[in-house]
Parts: sequence; C-alpha cells; structure tokens
Amino acid sequence: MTIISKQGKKFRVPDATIHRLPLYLDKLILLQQAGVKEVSSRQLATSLDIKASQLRHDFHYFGGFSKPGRPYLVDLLVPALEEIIGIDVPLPMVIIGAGHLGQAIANYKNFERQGFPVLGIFDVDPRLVGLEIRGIPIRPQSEMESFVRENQVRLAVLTVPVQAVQEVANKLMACGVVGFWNFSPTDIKVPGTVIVRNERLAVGLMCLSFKTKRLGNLELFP
Amino acid sequence: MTIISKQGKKFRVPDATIHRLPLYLDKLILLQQAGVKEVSSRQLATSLDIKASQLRHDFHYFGGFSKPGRPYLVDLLVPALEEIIGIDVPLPMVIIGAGHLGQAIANYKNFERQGFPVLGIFDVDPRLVGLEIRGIPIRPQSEMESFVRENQVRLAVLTVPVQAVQEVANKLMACGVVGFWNFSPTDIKVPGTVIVRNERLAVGLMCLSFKTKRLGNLELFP
DNA sequence: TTCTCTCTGTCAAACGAATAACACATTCGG
DNA sequence: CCGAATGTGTTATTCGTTTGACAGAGAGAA
Repeated sequence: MTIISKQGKKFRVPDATIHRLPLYLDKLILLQQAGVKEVSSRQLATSLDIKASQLRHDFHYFGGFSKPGRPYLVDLLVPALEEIIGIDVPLPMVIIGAGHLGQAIANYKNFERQGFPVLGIFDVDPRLVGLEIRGIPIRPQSEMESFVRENQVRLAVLTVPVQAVQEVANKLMACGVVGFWNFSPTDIKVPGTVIVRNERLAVGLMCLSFKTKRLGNLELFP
Repeated sequence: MTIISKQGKKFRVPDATIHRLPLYLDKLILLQQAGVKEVSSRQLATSLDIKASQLRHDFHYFGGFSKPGRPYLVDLLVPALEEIIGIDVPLPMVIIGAGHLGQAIANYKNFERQGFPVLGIFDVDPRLVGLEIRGIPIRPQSEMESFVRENQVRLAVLTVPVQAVQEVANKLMACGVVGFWNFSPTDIKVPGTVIVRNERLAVGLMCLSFKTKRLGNLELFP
C-alpha cells in the first residue's frame, strides 16, 4: 500500500503489485536475451504462475504499455519497468556488519548489475577491518558516518547483531540514509520518511517447518 | 492459504497468519526470558505493531489459549506455539551449495537453536570440499543423495547456481526431501506434496528501490 | 473493404484478510 | 455477594486484492 504521485496525479499501488514488478522484469530480461520481441500478458503470466488479468491489472497502475490487440514489446517493456522500479539509475549502498551474511551479500555480483553497487562495508571487529571483498575494503565502523555523508549514500544493508541495530540505524539516518535493508530479527524504529525492508530469514524457515510438518494431513486441490 | 486437518477437523489457515506465528513466538520468548508471566493480546500486539484483534483472530485458528477475561500465560503459550509452528521436534536440514550464502546460513547458530540443525553441506567445487563450518564438513555433491537417504533428511536449503537448481531439487525429492528453502532466483517445479519457500533477495532490494526513489513524492499518513 | 482473430485496457464481481464490535467469563474491591 | 473492570473468544464489517468479463483497437486474410 504505497501512494505515489506521478505527473501531478496521485494514486495508490498495492504492495502486492510492487512485489511482482521485479518478477516481471526478471522474466522479461530473460526473454530479451533469448531474442524474443513480443510477449502477451497470457504468456508472461503463465510462465510466472499467475493470472493474465492480474498482470494486466498490475501494469494498468502505470499506464498502458501496449495497445489493445497487440502484445507487449519486450524491448519497450524492459526499460519501462526498470524506470518504474527505479533501477535505471544506480542506487549505491553500504553494508554495515561484515559477518558471514554481510560478506555473502557483498559477494553477490548480481546486485551490482541490477543497479545496487556496494560502496563500502563496515565492521567494529578490527580483525575484519582491512580485508577486501570483491575489491571493496572492510572499513572500521568509526568511519561509517563520514563515509556515508561524503558519498551521499541513501541505502544501507544492516547485518549487525540485534543489540546494535537501532543505534546504527539512527546514526545512518542522521547522515542521510533513507532506506534500510534490515537482516536483523528486530524491527527498527524510523520516521515515516524512511523505508525499511525487514528480511527475517528465520521466519521463512519456520513457515517451512509449519507446512512440511503438516504435509501428512495436507488437503490438496487438483 | 494452507489447509490443515487436526483431530479430524479440517480448516484453513491464511498464509498471512502463518507468517505472524514466528513473530509472536519470538516476542513471547523474550518476555519469558524477562520473567514476564502474563501478557494480554493488546500488550503483545502493540509491541509487534499490529492490532490486538488480529492477534486474537490468529490465535483463534488454533483454539483458545486462555479464558475470557484472563490474559495469556506466557509459559503456556510458548510451548503451544512451538508445537503449532512445528519446532518442538527438530527438523534437520542439509545445505546444497557452499558458496558465500550457503556458508552464511551454515554459520547462523540460531537456526540450530530454533530446531533446524544443519546435518551436512554439499558442493561440487573440490576446493571447498573438506572445509568445515562450525564443525560441519563440506562434502562432495556426489555424496549428497546417499547422505540424505541415510539420514532421512526432509528439508534442504538450495544455494546453488540457477542452472543447477532444478536438477538438484529433483535428486533430493527422489531421496525423500519434502521441503525446500530456495535462495536461487528461479522457481522450481515440484509436485503438490512438496513445499517450497522462495527467498528472493533481489526482489526485496528492488521493492526498497521502488519505495526510496519515490520518497520525495510520497504522500504520508499521520 | 469487411470479417475474423487476437489481445489489451478497464471495469465489475468474488474472494480473502484486517479491523471493529460485542457477548460473556473471570477477577477483585468494597 | 454484588458491581466494575478486564480481556478473551467470536462474529460482523470494512477494506484491499485477485479473478472474471467484456468492449473495442489493431492486424491479417479473403
């Protein structure tokens, strides 16, 4: 449930729709690489296991991408979606906490390709400071604030221990960070002008537990 | 939307509810550790930023945990939720793919505490085979199937490259695996008797991008 | 041209989830 | 022992999302 305004007009885009946009883009890029030029809503939707009407409904929030009777043009849709999602302009980020998870994220090359270059990694542990991950040096936590300010970083990945999260987030917000990708299992308190995405891995695991343990008595539809 | 049967009765529990159960449990364990004995739906709900009515509604799916007029007893609720979620009995898992993400997950001690011990890690890369993570050796991929069979592993974490995912999943299903925690950015095809949880990290990042880039023209509610 | 076919944009209906409302069981103070 | 206060279990209402339906725009064939 997010409200955005575009060209003066204000409208609401459901969170559910926003979550699907990257999936659409992903499939479309694959099609583009395969040399496919046109794709209908039905083709694209079934390949993603959703209904075609939902896909058209989603696209409808952002105005038409085609004309009635004609399928979507892949080469036209890809940049349009990239602009909507916002990855047409790179959004540099910093990673706070160079533990295993922080390192794993820093190592994931695709993020850079998708417009999220990692400018810096920070940690309090002096044994980690100085190490490099894909050429990005791990810096001491004490340099975090000046670095973020100087490089005008807007997005931060939080992979620090639970107790430290809120304090780190506060400091970052003071330096201009407006988006957090939070991997600690705790909510952080932020003003309404800051976006937080909580990535609670343990929750996913428990949902899996809930479902697998009930597999025996699961009632299935055809 | 999951259908479960319990004591002969069949009923449906929304996915949204299932996702909240771990959050409830988490907060309750914190309360328990703090020595709190009783907690009302309102107290628990507001600490999780949800409505009390929703919490009661969620609990209602699993029968009453208290009596009208009396708050919930923490020491009673914790084991009840643990049983519902299914973490009262450990669910051992294997990790396929010992890249950075696989190693990060293997290193996360909390999973073990929460009832998800990592029995084995597998990788095709001979340079990784033989290394140990928290005492768990990385084994060659070739041993995966016999290991899974012998240890009756039911849950597998997939952190292998996209191209390999489906094949690995197929092999694992043939060996009795019924639940996947899939970190590759691709859907895997499974029969209805198998549960898949897709953890698409890039999607989270893009949602963040969508929202942060629209911060300027975001309309906020009080 | 005209007819048919395809497939979008758009609106309406159906469905599901979140919130509010309330009846009533329990405790506690007087 | 009674009345007020508390707070659950449960039902009703509201809200948002998904699905279905359809008009009509364009393309291509005859």
